[in-house]
Amino acid sequence: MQEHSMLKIGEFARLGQISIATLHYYDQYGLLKPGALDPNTSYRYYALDQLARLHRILALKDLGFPLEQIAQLLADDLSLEQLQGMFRLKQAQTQQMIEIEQARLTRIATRLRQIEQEGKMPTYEVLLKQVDALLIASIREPIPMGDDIERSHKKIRAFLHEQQLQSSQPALLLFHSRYELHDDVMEIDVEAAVPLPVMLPDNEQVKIRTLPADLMACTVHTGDMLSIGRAHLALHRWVNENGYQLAAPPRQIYLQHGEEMDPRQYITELQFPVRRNNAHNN
Amino acid sequence: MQEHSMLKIGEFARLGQISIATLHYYDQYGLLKPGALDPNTSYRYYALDQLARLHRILALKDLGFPLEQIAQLLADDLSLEQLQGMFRLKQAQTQQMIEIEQARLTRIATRLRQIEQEGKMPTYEVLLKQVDALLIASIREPIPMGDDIERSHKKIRAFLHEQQLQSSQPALLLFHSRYELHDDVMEIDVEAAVPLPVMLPDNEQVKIRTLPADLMACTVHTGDMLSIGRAHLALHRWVNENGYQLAAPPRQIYLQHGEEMDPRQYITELQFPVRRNNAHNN
DNA sequence: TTGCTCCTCACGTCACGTGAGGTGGC
DNA sequence: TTGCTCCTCACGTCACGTGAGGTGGC
Repeated sequence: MQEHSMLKIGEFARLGQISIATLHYYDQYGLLKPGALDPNTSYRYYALDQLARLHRILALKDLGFPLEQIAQLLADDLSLEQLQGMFRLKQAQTQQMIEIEQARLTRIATRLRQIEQEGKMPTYEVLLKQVDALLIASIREPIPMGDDIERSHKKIRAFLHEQQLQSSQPALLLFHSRYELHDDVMEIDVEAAVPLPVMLPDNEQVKIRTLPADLMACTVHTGDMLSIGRAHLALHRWVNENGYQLAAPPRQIYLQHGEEMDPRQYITELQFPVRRNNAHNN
Repeated sequence: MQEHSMLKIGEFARLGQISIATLHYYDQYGLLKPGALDPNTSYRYYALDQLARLHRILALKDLGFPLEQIAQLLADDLSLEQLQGMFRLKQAQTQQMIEIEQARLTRIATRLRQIEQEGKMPTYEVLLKQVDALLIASIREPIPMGDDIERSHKKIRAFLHEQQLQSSQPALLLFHSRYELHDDVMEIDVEAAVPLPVMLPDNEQVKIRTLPADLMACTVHTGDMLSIGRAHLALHRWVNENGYQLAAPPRQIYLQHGEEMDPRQYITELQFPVRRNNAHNN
């Protein structure tokens, strides 16, 4: 270290365009120690040739590396493969982050359009979530419009009762079709289901099966079943606008229902199993 | 709040796919208070209809809003314009972040190519930085190849000496051209300069002017002047590969030079004033 | 002597995650 | 009684920024 080239921390900071606090931090972190320390005053002095190391640190920080990795990259004891590996990883992470942000941007745009159309925050919030596989007892049958869908659930509960079982999770409904005309009657192909805590044998009417784990676009509807169509519509629209498509039958989960309660307080969750739509490029 | 629909925090957390710690935090933050508290045990109980608010919080978080803004968005006391404003701002910020990340990705790719070619971290680190305007005393003249560039600096220092002034900042050189053939001699149009602390009157030979503030691609060269061409090349290449172009004469700053010292310890900073190249789309 | 630069703690940041140590309900 | 769930602190995170209170050099 040459005396004549030693700079005080403030001068060195100005040259490197960073704050004194940052140099303090790098000193403490061990990333960039001053070339000399005044033993009396504890003043830090930096040699001009330390500017190269500082620049390298700043450049790597600018590429998105955390200080810990920068320390490794400067340590000079890693192989070419390790060096390349760290950069390739960083490249992949950055690429992925960009994709995530772009999907976010699409969702923001969707939301903004909704706000402009409705004049307020949309009634239905749509969330993407990963749902676990679920063991269920179910009855699948076409049901004519206007018929009581609850009846199937009652049959399943009766079946469980025979087996001395009770479900602690809410019942659900799977829509295998929309309403369609069959023999002059509007019918819908639905599957009523109740989650099971343990495996059971099948029965002629009640089938035991596992619903697969899936990525779901979800929303919650509060109110009676007459108005739930709006929630379906909102979900459908969100799925389209955000570049997804339906991958399996939609589910309707009866979180809070009951014959004795006011239907306006019913709470129902809708889940649309979705996958990315490859045709979507936004 | 209906008794029958109250959930313990663990159940509610499972429904919403979040951690209990997060619910604790939202409670403390005031974002989502439990519907009921057991006065004895301090157990939190959540009503099922609070799931809608939780979903809204999670959806807004997913759009990138911080909790403080989510609280505002849920407060319901902001106008449609404010609501739209917040979303438009978030949209613009997200857009900008994507652009920044994409530029970062380009720099990472450049670096990776360099590592592959050189088999190690590149010798010259290139940094972008904003440089302030600088008042200088300068002499601009063509200089034949091989001639002493230092002579102009000496003239300027002599001039300053006459004015009872001294510069505390390092001298620099501006390249107005590359080497070109003039009257059978290879010449370069350079401007030698020394920063000034105060304004001075012009002199016939020494001009006083202000170098404009600029965005600079910079690197530091350690060693004698014979090898500084490599640093110029490295900078030139970086500028091209990252979608910039030269916007003004390159500068060479003599951070650590001196006749009495070993030229291998010379430290020189190169600065290329740059601007974005609009033709560049990566 | 007065500014200016520098020093060393210590605290704050943002949205939780992770124990530690203790209590309540079946 | 034994697990399980829940409680309230308290600390850690990442890379510094920002005082507070004090000292050194021209």
